[in-house]
Amino acid sequence: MATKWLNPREMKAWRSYIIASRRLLDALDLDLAGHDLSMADYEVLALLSEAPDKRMRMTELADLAMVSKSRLSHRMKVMEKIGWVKRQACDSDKRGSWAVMTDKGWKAIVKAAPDHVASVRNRLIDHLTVKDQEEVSKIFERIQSNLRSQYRSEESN
Amino acid sequence: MATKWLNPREMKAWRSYIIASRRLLDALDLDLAGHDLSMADYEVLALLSEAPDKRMRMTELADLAMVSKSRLSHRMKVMEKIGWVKRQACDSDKRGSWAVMTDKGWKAIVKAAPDHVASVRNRLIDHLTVKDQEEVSKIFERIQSNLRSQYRSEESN
DNA sequence: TCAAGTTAGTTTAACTTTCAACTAACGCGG
DNA sequence: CCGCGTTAGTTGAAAGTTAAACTAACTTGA
Repeated sequence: MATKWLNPREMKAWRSYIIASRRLLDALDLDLAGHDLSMADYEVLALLSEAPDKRMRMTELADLAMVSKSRLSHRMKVMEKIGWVKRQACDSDKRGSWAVMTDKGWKAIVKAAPDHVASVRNRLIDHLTVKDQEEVSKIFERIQSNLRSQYRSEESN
Repeated sequence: MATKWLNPREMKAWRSYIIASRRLLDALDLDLAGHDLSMADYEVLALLSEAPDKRMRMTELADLAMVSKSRLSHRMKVMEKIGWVKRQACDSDKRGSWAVMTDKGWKAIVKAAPDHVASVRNRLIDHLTVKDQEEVSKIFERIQSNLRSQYRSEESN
């Protein structure tokens, strides 16, 4: 099929989105670096901090944090060395293991969270009107739901 | 200062945006993988393909592609081995070098571009109304311009 | 009950990115 | 015209990520 190129309006939307997003994510990561955290590690710790008993099975954690199991495994090794998390054998499934947040990990996330939220505010949220916020939610939820259905239909080939 | 946490509306906007974006970028990268390209490498080739004489100075290319000079240098080595680009000494500045797109590189980008555009359409643009597109441009241009001024004021400390 | 397939998680190696150090050339002020 | 701070770009090592192979344990169905 003949390529349908982007018209100027579409191109502008795409470019503003992609460029601002790259810069935004860089800025957020840079802000977190002061706490020796990346966004991905922050997300892992945040998820653990909210989980019952501050622990979660590796696979579930990987899914929620949207990282591969391999990557999570590697990061856990690093964060274990730092002392933020530890691993615990799982009784009900001998293959499994629990990722458990330590006290030190809890302190680290409690310390980082306010700065991170402030960073998300300063860099993004505070520049959006209420209407913008609603529009953003609507648009990106739509995108996500389309990605999910595309994923399912591509999966089944 | 007391942390001002995100209210539910703000949280929803932030989460939809960040999650959809992560998935979107993953999907776009996966689509490009069929051409043995990442988004970053695609961007480099696309920039070169549009430059006068299909060549550009390393530093300018790095800036426009939004990657570090070191990273560009490493990627160029890889793409040079593949045969998509080559490097040329710069006469006017003996320290400098030109990144030059080869014929093979041109063919590669010409082949990949329609698929990539289709991918951006299928995954994002076609799910946005005209009004959405305008809203997205407006919002992300605003974000970007704020990031720039924040960057400037942080720089000067 | 057990063989076959699946799932949980880790590991290794290859590859990519970052960080800091480095070389060489530029250009300005004196 | 020279010394010195800056700029262009590369490099090597360390850190991070991915992909594939692997172990061990679970599950299912005959």
